[in-house]
Amino acid sequence: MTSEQTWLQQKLQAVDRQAFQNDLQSWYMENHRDLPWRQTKDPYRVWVSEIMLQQTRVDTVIPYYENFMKKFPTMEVLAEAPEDEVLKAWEGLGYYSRVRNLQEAVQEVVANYKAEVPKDRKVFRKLKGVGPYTSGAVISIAFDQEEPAVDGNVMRVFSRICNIDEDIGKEKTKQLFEQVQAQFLEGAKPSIFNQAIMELGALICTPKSPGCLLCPVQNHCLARAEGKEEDLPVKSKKKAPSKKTLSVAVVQDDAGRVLLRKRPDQGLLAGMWEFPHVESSSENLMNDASSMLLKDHDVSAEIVGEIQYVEHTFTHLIWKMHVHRATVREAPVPSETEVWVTLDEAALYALPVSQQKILRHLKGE
DNA sequence: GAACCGTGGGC
DNA sequence: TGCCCAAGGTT
Repeated sequence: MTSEQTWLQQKLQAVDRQAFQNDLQSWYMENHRDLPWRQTKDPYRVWVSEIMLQQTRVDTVIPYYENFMKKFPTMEVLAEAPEDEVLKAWEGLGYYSRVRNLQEAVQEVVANYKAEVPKDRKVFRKLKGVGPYTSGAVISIAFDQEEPAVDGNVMRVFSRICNIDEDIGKEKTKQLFEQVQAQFLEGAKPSIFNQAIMELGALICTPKSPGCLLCPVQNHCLARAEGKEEDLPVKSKKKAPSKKTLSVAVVQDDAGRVLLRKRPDQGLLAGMWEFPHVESSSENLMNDASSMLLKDHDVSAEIVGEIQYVEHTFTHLIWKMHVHRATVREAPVPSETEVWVTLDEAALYALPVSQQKILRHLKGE
């Protein structure tokens, strides 16, 4: 046995896992929220909910989930749907590759697995967008298999219960917590237990000001016993986002229509629509917008001036957008990645929030 | 392993 | 205001 395993065994021996299971699962049965995706064990629905919930709050997800399941009630429907329609249903949720990966994965399930979600975790794990957490979550929740599913909640709860101060930002630490959760799962009801840990993390064992006095497992918590619950989990700080100055062009033709373009299908905001823009130094905004329009869109436009300044912050990036109005007499014939649309029609395209800010400003003028 | 990939809420 | 945070995955 390695020293690391010995260390882990000592941590685990300090907690009565049997009693922990009973207390946690009983609490969950009495107190869990009645969320839309908990009204079913349909693995497709559980899958969709898990993808939506990645790095996203429950309250944000609920309306998206309801709408998405109405539009794409089965894997067959989602597999056949146009990608633009799928992206539109995700508009505003962020991390858009999630839904493009989901559709691709569903298409594979329909084509190669008789439209049935694989019950083998390792098989399911191979699908696009299905990682270590999502594979364990769907398999344990929908099929009631004893599989760990380590997310932020699980690491927070178990770091406190077992008094573990490893940095939860490290990959190695996530694997450590998979072992911890696997130990706690033995003899449990996997679907109930895994959801209960996450529910506890969401409602009681919160990042700040945890509600220890209401906690059903407070008597099992090593961090609580030492008054260290506020100091765990340990998480290293993220680096500050970098900044980009963008020159944006709202080009309007004589008919009042504006030019939108589709972003490439890789990278930031992949497949979403936007007003044409180019990275620019703050001194050459007008010139840079003008030459971008000519080079990328064959548009010879007169830039009138700046009509709006917007900042938009992503996780790792800040866009400082200088928005200019430009006019053309006659719009050129658009390519596949370009459209000329009225401001009302623009709302039918999947636009990231940064572009919605611009559109709203234009409509308000 | 570290960087990339969105957004909105809470303090 | 600025920062942290939220049921992660891919490259």
